[in-house]
Amino acid sequence: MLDLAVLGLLKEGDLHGYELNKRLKALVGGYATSFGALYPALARLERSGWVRSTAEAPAVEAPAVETDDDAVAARTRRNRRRSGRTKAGRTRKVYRITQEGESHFLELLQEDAGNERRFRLQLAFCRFLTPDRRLELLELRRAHLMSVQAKGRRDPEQSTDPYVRSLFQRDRERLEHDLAWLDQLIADERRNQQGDPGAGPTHP
Amino acid sequence: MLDLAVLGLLKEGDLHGYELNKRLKALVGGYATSFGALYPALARLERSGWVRSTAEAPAVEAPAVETDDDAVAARTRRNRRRSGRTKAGRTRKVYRITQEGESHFLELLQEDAGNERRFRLQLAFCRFLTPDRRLELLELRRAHLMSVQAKGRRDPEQSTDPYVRSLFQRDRERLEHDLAWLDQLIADERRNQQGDPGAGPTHP
DNA sequence: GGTTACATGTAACTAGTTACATGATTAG
DNA sequence: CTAATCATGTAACTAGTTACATGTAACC
Repeated sequence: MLDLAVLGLLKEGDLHGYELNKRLKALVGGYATSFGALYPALARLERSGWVRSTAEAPAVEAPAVETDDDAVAARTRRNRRRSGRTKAGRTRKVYRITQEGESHFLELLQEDAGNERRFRLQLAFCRFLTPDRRLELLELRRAHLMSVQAKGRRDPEQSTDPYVRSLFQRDRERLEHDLAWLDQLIADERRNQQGDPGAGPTHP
Repeated sequence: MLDLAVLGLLKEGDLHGYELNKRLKALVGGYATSFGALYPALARLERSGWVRSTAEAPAVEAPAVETDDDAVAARTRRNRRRSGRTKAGRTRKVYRITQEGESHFLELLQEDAGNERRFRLQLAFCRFLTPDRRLELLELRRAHLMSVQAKGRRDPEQSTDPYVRSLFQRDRERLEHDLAWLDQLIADERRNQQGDPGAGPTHP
């Protein structure tokens, strides 16, 4: 899972571990993201040849908006200027995605559809897919959710416990909401594929 | 996590692994439940003294409604009658929760509030808590969700990518829905604690 | 002068998945 | 006769968490 997230983030620009962790935190809703998972993952990605690291030299493409973080970074760059040390203490290792990493990323971006967390990441990076692949991803997810829904209808939970009933009621509502959301995304996708290519999903 | 689920299910009646797995599947929404996790868990629970197993002798309290499964079981019981063998091939190991298991269960039923999966199970078994403990559980979960919401408002995601934006929009909606649901549960809980003790949560 | 943020890593642990091995019984 | 269901288990793997170790530098 982390592989997908890391490669996706590196596709937008070179980054070091600490910064990756921050962006990861923002991206993955729900669970934690920890250095204890990230650093070993980066080492693994490098062994596999999907990323390459260099000490410092952060070729960070500055985003349009200068965030707090970028402001700090700029100040630091002024203050620095000696050796491979950074703003604070240790040397940073800046990671860059390789050619092989890019193709591996595109594979990861498509496989499956059943895994909630994976789908989240896939959607977050689906702009890197071709329009038809993207549509396929959404349709696959939709099919998965529909099958979950169908299964729920086949053998309905009929617990007598009010808390359990309430829980399952919420499940059904969440499922419906998710399906409606997906349908909207799919509809937007289809519209943009034919008519006006360039517009993104609608959001009221 | 499995510990909580297994102990909770065993509190309602003795069960063997295979049957536990089926009930688990119905209970945990979202993820899979596998024998590969369950059987080792049962072994661990037994080593810890929280459950005890006996070969066969299923003292299954028949539920009010005779399900397909119970019908099959009844038929089988008629057809059987020789040795510790069951309906199909292998001897079943029937698990029963112990006294120590019960108190351990009550501990598990309360700790934390941040873990989504755990909370799900806690709610599913919260009928075994005292009313005030139950209310505490709901309030803790609510506090957790509120803090997530607050954090989201402090540093709002402002991605330019429409898919990412849509994703975060769904996150916010889901959070709101969950909070409303929890508030309803809490309100019901309070009402029942004072006025009419015995009625469960309302569900429109 | 203490807290927070920066920065990288390891080790031990928690939690669940996939695939395999084995074998009986029953329904179609 | 064959596919599905019942039944228990192991091994290897995937994925993430918590706690620790280590040290700098900026902020108040």
